[in-house]
Amino acid sequence: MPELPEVEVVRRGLHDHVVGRRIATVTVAHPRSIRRHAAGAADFTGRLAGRVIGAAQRRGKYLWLELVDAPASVATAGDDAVLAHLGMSGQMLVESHDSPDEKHLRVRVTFDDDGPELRFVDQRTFGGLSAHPLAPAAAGGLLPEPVAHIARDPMDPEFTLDDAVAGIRRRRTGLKRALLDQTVVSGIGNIYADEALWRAKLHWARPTETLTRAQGRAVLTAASEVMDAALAQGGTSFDALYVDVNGASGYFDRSLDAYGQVDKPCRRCGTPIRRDPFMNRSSFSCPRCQPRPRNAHV
DNA sequence: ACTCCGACCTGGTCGC
DNA sequence: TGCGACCAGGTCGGAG
Repeated sequence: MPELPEVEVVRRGLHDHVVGRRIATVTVAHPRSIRRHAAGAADFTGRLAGRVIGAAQRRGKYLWLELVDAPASVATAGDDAVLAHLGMSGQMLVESHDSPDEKHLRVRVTFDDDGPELRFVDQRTFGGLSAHPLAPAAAGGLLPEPVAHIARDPMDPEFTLDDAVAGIRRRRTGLKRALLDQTVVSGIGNIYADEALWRAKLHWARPTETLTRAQGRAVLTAASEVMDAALAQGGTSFDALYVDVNGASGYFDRSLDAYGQVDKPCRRCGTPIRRDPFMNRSSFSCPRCQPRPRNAHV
């Protein structure tokens, strides 16, 4: 499942393979994949055709391609961008036009240089593409409108740990809920939340109102470190023409300490990792290293 | 204003 | 064997 490191791998692939190229045609094979483009498929394809991809940007799990008039032009306020969210199963593939269509091909973008095309493939259609004008954000930067409410992520050079800790401690909920709230800190999903909590020895239901500043720093630092490690591994397994979120999947087999490790011994203390139901999903934790607080939330 | 929860979606797996 | 239940989970909109 793509979280921040996987999306960054995709962003880098797009930077390498589509930035600077002029779009020729766009084909929407499944309308659900552009459902967030309110003006519909014809408007979406019309906004892209003929434009040049200026830069590949990312905030948290959202990524977008700026559209400009000519190669090497810099996008300014009012220029459109193609916004993408990979959802659960979205992939961006850069492939030769004669390679067979994927079963779940949703959107195809061709270029006027006859080079490889860009395909958005998404089995479960939780993800999608849309086009929006770029607008200056209050805190700086040029963002597509739907990204305006998303907080900076830990890989952002302007991310500040203490502000993020204050944001978490301001919430009145369980710690993991706060970590998953993309308006407080972005980029963290179920996998890296569980890994960060395990590293910081904190329980997922810990009430944020009793979290100390030091504990807040510890869990966010852990999240940042585990995502850095995943990116370092995910960025290596990638051939020239294939931009694929699955490139990062090898990380999960070797390096996860908590997520998905139910009944396996904790690598610190040997106690079997437990799985708890959490928000219609799962939380994995070590019952000894991460004891449930008496005043657990939810 | 803040918090919570259901719906969305498909393919693989498991139990009867 | 067949079939239904369940699981994976990020985001949004509406309810409280």
